[in-house]
Amino acid sequence: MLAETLKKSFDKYFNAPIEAWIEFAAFCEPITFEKDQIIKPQGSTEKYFYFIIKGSAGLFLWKETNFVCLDFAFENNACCDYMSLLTRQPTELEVVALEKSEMIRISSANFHILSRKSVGQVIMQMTAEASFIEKQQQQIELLTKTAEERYKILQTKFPDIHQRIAQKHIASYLGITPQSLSRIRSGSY
Amino acid sequence: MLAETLKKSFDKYFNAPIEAWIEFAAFCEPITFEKDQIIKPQGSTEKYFYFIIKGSAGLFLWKETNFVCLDFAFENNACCDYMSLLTRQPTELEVVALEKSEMIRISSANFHILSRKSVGQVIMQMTAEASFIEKQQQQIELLTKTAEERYKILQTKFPDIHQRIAQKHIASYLGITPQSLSRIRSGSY
DNA sequence: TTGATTTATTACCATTTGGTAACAACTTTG
DNA sequence: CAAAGTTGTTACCAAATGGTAATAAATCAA
Repeated sequence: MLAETLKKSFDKYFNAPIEAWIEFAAFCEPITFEKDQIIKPQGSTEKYFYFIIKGSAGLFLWKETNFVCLDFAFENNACCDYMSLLTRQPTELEVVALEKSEMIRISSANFHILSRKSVGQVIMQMTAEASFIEKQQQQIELLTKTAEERYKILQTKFPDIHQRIAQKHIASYLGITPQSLSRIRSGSY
Repeated sequence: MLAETLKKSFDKYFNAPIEAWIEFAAFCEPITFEKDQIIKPQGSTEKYFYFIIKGSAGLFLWKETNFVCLDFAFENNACCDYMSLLTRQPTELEVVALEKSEMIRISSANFHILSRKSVGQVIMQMTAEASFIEKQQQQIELLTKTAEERYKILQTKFPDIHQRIAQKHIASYLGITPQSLSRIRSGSY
């Protein structure tokens, strides 16, 4: 049941009674995506906040002739073009399902309504803060670690990422070409 | 007067009556820093949230033998080790005044109290969201732009940065060495 | 002001990463 | 299953960036 899933996912961060989650769950609707399905196309404004029950997704940005991945999201994590959702403005970011996925989503309107409710407010504040911290960690890695170190950190964070996500996406997330990642993995240097 | 300065700085984002700002200002205290003064040393937990009235500051991280700059902050902007403030945990990040500066600060305890008050809550949520967006923009630049392009973007954002901030700090922010920035500026390539 | 220290510039070469291309491995689809 | 398309690997060379060092310029401090 959805309220229980939510409670279980968020209990490690803060406690809220199951009743609050039942109220919260009323704002959610389930949705499924096929592999490679575009959840939010570039140039559009984000209309939903997604929470992944099963599967994975990526946040992409076009760069010359290929896509760069800004973020991966897996089970029990949020996934959306958060920048667009917050600003209510269109962006060039694209959200894509990287596996067959089951998610729940909250419409943009409900997301902003929930921001003013007790449980919702805590979640929204927490989401904004956690997203910032996550982004700053990524910036720190890009500025202070080599591509090889960044790859190892990613592997530690998501041990099965290589079984689930195409190497070209991992490479773009690391800020290198697929060839370079191939060389790193083979231990050429 | 402080409440008026705050109101003026934040009015572009949302409206709040001057009374709310007077209440808010009661939580603030003024403080000054000399150039190169360490505001928050590495390994410590952030005890304050700062707002710059005059001057500038940088957020730094040690990398092998030099510092890398994660962020610059100037007049009318916040400045602190926000990650440490949010998590209440120590970090390796260091906050340094880059010019003689006048700031106001809010203690960590008051910062978290304010998060539950009406005006404070809006500011805190806004701060978290704006910080995330800013960080994601930086990540996008690091992943999709060349060092030269990133330098031009920075110049557009802070036209007088080169008059105010040491080039080595700008270089570290861009993710390159001071020598590389020197070459970019001279138009060697 | 002068000498000492720090910062910026330039040149040189080393290292890392990028891009093209050919091929191999894998995946998808009919 | 077989053909077509996509993805991953490797080799090669090109381009970008790093690191050392010598010098010049700027800043700081006595």
